[in-house]
Amino acid sequence: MQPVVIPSPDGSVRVDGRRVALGELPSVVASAGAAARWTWDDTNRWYPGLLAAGVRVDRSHDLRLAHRILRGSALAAWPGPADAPPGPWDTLPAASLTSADAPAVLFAAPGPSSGPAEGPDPVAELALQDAVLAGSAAAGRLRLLLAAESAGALAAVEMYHAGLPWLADVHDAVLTETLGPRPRLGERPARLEELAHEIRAALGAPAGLNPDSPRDLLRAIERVGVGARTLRKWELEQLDHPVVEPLLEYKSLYRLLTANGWAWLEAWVRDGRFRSEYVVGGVVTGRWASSGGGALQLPKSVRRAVVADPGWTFVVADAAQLEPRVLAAMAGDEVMAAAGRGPDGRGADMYAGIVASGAVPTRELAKVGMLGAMYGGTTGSSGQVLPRLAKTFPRSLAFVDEAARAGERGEIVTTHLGRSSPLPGATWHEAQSGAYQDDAGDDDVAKARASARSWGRFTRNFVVQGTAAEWALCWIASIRRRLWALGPADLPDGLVPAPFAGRPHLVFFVHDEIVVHTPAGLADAVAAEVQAAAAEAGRLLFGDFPVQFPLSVAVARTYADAK
DNA sequence: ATTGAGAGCGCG
DNA sequence: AAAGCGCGCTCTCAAT
Repeated sequence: MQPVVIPSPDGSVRVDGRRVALGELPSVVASAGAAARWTWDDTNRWYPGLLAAGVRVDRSHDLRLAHRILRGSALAAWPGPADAPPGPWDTLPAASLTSADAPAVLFAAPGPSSGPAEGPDPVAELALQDAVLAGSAAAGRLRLLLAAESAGALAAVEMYHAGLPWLADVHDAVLTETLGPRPRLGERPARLEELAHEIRAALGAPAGLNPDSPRDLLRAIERVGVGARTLRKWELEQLDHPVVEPLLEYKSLYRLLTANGWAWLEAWVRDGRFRSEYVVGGVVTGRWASSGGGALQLPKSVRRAVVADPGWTFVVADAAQLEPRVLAAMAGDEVMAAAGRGPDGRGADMYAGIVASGAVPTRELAKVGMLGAMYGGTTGSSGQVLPRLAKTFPRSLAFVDEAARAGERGEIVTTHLGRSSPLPGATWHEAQSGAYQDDAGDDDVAKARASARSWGRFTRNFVVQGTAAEWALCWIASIRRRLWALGPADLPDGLVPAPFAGRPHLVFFVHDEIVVHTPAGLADAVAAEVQAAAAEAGRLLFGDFPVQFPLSVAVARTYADAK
């Protein structure tokens, strides 16, 4: 059963040929049961209102997200010329969860003006997508990718709906401990003021020197001959000068103040929850991005404020060395997969396994070497161990090298499930052709090589990062289904909104890590399901290939304690 | 006053 | 140009 939600100009919707008033949609969806796959233009447009009405959707097909994948995929033959101008489905912007016409109020006050605007025809688009899939030799992988992407879209809206539990007073205490009490508007917190004095003293600078002004600060540093040419942390760290220590601390605290200080707290935390919008597929590789509040960059120092509700706890899980494991599986590299299984065959620290394989002497070298292989590093210790890794794991290294070469030629690369990279842009091609002009100089040739290499590093990383994102999508899709199946615990009414009241639910996701907020009594069951979901994701992507995806799992009442 | 580039740093 | 990927955000400073 695949009902399609079609917006009407009069503000109602049509579902399977039936006219449904907007306010009736939640009950229509609820009565359809879990077997239905709800198909619509944009999950962000419809799902928040359903959740607000307490209705969860089990499966969906997000036409906008699916279109973007299929249109770009080398595994799908989209009809029409490749350079056809973008159609409505190519340009459809995702509905914002935070805009003034936020869908949370969509069903509260339906009316001609508040109803959804008409869009391109979802029924025709679904038929087109079905035809494209039917004509693809890799239909199975693509269907899995579209299902996972759509499930991710559901999970993203659900996490926004539930919010990340956040205690503002704990956050305030963290800030006060490290920065001093909250200053008046426009004033510097006490600890930063102290450090500013120390910086000026170390530089023999006048009291007017403002450490927030990069230009003035750099000038003062040059005058004293500290030796730094920029103000970057890594460069300052190399230097031996009295200004380095207070300056580094100043920068660190200043960062906390400006990015996650009191202003952030007031802007993004309300009623005990932090809400940031996840942008599914917001990164070229298929990773999620976020919008508002910087959810994917939450510094470790403020994670103490992430505290479970009374009677609840967190299950925090992250996939260990996800990207190299994904690479081993994509490349069919049995040797590297074995290094990830460890001596007992039950999932090891993969970098320790690489050391045990004899390729490199230390774990640190295994790590920087693999990162270099996946990012395209050539220098330093990373570059030095690459030949050793290539000898021990030829299949994996050849796989990423081939992706890099394709990128250098200006070609597309594709993830395991079928998400393809974009083509390089006009400036890239101009740089390439510049090297072949009659009057091309060494500069032009060097520039062309540099941009080719740079795009090669992008495509090299794309196949790994993108496939890792696919594993994570399958993981999260499996988790949300399994958590729902666990059912509710018997708990007094709390802050968790319907439909998740009393039920374990996802509250946070960062690339290879998830946080589940769960009634404390269900924590062990949740941990087991999260483990089972990781194994399921591995099977979905790679079948019987003997790659393992071990997790580190922790149960803790605050996020900070989970590490 | 608003806009945009660049620098820098947080996360994975 | 921090060797080597992907982001979001906030700041300064200069241009509009």
